[in-house]
Amino acid sequence: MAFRREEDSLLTIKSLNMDGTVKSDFKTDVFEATRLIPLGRVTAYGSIARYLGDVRASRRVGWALNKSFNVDPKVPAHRVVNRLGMLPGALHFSMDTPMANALEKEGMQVIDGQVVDFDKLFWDPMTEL
DNA sequence: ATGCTGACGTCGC
DNA sequence: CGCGACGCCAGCA
Repeated sequence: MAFRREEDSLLTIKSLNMDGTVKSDFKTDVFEATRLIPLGRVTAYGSIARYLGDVRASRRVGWALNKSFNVDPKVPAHRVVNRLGMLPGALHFSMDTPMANALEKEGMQVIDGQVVDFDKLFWDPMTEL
């Protein structure tokens, strides 16, 4: 995806392509957007996708975050859950997963894969920025 | 090349 | 309401 103008991205500085679009690869954009999530707050895959300009790309956001663990600077991928505030995959019915632990370390509570008070902790880059 | 999968979300029926 | 189809596209078989 390429933003038409630099200010459209609201992200950090990017170089320009020959045609004037902003050079960016989706994965990097996801990482940058995720780093904007405040400590102690959470957002959704789809919210990041919308922020990046493609509401339908939520699935790719998950794909990108899946590969974000060895990235520097660090990406707080644990602050991204699905639209309903649930932790992904086989984590259901387990309280002792790395992701749940990371969230609880930041003061949030996770019960059976569900972020407690998700609606209050939810942080939407579209409205909060 | 082709088809399937996946940290998802929306839309239509 | 619930449920399925579809969009997105990199990676893998």
